Amino acid sequence: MLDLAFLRNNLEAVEARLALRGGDNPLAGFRELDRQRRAAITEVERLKAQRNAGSEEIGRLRRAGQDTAAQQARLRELGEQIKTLEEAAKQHDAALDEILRTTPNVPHESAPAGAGPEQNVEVRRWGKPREMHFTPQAHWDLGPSLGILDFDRAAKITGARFAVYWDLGAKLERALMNLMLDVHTREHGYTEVLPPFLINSASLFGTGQLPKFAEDLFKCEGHDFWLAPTAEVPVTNLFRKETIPAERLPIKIAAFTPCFRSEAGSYGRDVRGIIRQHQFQKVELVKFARPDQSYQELESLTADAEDILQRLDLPYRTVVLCTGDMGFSSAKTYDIEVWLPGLNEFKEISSCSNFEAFQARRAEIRYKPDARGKSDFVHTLNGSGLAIGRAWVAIVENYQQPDGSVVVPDALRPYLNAERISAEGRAI
RNA sequence: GGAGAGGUGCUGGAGUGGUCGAACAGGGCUGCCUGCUAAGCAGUUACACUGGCAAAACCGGUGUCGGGGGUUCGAAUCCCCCCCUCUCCGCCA
Repeated sequence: MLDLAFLRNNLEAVEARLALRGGDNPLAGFRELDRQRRAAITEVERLKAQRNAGSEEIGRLRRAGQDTAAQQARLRELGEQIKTLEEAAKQHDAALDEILRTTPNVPHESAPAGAGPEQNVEVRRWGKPREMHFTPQAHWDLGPSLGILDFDRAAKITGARFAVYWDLGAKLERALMNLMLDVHTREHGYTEVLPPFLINSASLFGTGQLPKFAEDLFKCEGHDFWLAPTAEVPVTNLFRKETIPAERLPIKIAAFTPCFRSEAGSYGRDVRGIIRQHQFQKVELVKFARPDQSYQELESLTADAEDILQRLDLPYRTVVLCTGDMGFSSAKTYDIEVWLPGLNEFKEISSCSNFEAFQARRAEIRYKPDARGKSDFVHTLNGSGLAIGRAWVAIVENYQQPDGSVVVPDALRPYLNAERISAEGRAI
């Protein structure tokens, strides 16, 4: 959410930057609505002030033992008037609120202008895709043939876009989770958190998934509970409606959670394999930072995520998203894309964003710069560190051998207790 | 799921219809005092919206005592619905 006063004073500049995201101008009706709303508020408050003064007067007269029937009748009428005007004021208020709640964040000046993914800019590349003197298999062939990935039974027990992991497949998922959490908590200074996986509407509003993107989520019937689409939601909302002492910043949290997404509107995309599932696991990194430090925190957050790929010796590139490809709440986003030989392309495995005060304003997360100063909104950031399912794919595809076996990367061997997954799916 | 108790400001804790944004205590901040610390003294101490202004300071108004509705000239106080915490029972891992 953008700041109302800031919007009022910088409307044209904000509109110009939002235009870089593409689509219609979300602030088209702002100026007029704002004017109407303020006029309505002024009038209602004027009448309420009158009523309050009148009520006080009645209190005084009563105590003096005087009759107040006439005053009461007059104020009753005033009350009717207030009620009517208040209805109108509420409508203006709701209309303006609707604009505020559905207007995306303003892109940071360092985010490249562009209409879509083609205009994202590669900022660095790490590692070289292995030379394979055979035709690499995609994980959706290799996984089932190793007996570690099972789509048929997942379809039976649940439906499309779900998977069952067997034996070393399940263990590989768990090994990745442990490696990521260990590295981030022991070496990168993050605090581990295990949050609820069901979250309420207020939390989803705080991070920006609601009200606009309800169709991407799963809702629990009969409850104000939703399946978390990412740990970003519960973890960022940990500090909702709180004021954090400045000396505690930056707060850095790593959280493992499953993530649930309806993937509405992505029917044709990534239909094979486990690239795009309704449920996947992720280790998420979340930061709360002072505004003047948030962009350097974004750089280190991205580096922390990249470090996992380096330890797994998986080639990747990092791109900065252009204004037309960024998410609703983000001011600047880096995507990390891992090389997948089976698909023969780089595929997003992490998305690291600085939301500046956009989420903090929605979720009312403040900090106090010092004991005397006024509190201000923190900046929130988050990034996948990493998406575990896609890391699983990257390992199986990048480390596959001509004989159909998969070599286990050094960093995972202590976790998996194996050096290789044989073509028959056994630990060696 | 059933029964009961409770949710007030940074904290503890008063307050059952009238000048309550809220007594009192503690904490914080500012100043005085003090060689320093402690003690003491005085003042101050929420947030949002809104008007005066283009803005800041400042002054005023409106709203906020878990959330939402209602009664009333007037609600922290009365009524209704919901949420949360605690205790007991049931159920369950």
